Amino acid sequence: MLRGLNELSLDSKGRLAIPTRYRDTLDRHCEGRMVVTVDRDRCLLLYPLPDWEEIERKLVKLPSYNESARRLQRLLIGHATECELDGSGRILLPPPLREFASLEKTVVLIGQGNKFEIWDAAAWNTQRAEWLAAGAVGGALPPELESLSL
Amino acid sequence: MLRGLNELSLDSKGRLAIPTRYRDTLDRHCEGRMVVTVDRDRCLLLYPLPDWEEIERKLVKLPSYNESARRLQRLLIGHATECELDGSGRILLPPPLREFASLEKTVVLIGQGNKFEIWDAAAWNTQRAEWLAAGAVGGALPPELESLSL
DNA sequence: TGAATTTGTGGGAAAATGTGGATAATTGTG
DNA sequence: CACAATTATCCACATTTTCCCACAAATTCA
Repeated sequence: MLRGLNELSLDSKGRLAIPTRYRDTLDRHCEGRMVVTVDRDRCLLLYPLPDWEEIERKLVKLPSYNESARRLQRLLIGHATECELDGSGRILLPPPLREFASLEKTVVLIGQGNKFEIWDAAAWNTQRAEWLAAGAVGGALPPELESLSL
Repeated sequence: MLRGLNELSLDSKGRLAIPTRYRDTLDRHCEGRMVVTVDRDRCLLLYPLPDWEEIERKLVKLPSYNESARRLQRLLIGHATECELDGSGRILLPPPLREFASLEKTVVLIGQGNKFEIWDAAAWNTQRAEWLAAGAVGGALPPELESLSL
């Protein structure tokens, strides 16, 4: 299970060093083979290859003449790029994706269960502040949440 | 069951010494393996690993395209960091989390049943004063509370 | 009251990690 | 086909982090 927040910096070549504590897990799970793609919230998603493939299978089965389905396919599958950890545990983020998420120097890598999210550090902080301020307002809670006890 | 309030201080490296009276319980329950994450109220939550995993299982099952669910996942799972008690019964709080909760020198560790909360001491005192002043006003009570007898 | 054990605090050394540069390979172009 | 430019792999150094040990303080028991 991938969790936790890591503040990292891209090196001069646009590479991202994955923190050591995840490497064993990733090596065992997917031999360092990952897929990056984009998210609606202007961040990147980083999946271990097998997890991505499962999602991809679900996506291609969606009805072709549904607008939102089509949109999702174009965003997710359309930007998905395979990339491998190099000898030093780094991945090279494709320039178009780097640009999409406005990644400059400092980024945050956030574990989200089966995947990571990659945010520009400043963007992440802004977003998080909004979420905290918003509280539970601004959206009906799904029933699973109503009864959630932490 | 974790209870009680403890005023503690972080050492120069950001480590927090867990009071002795909890150590046996924690050792037996989770061999000192804990998870820290954040809370909407700008404090940290400290779970024994197995308890955290249960919550995490619930969280990852929530629908991906529900705003509030997504927010919760990002905050809770996104900040969750595993950390182990060292030989002296201390845990190292990750700098980003320390910063999140504005933990300086003096903090309070508060038992909350299945978890601890960690507050900056000053912030805690302010909050508590507000709660006391506010009383039960300012919010409809959920049905479980209406019928609660203390 | 004194001594012994337990607890809290801090520092230091070894190991692991992050960062950058240099060289080798590959691809595209003239 | 050769050359140039870009991309990938590798290696070395500096820094950070982690682990462990030693001392100081406090508490307990005789």
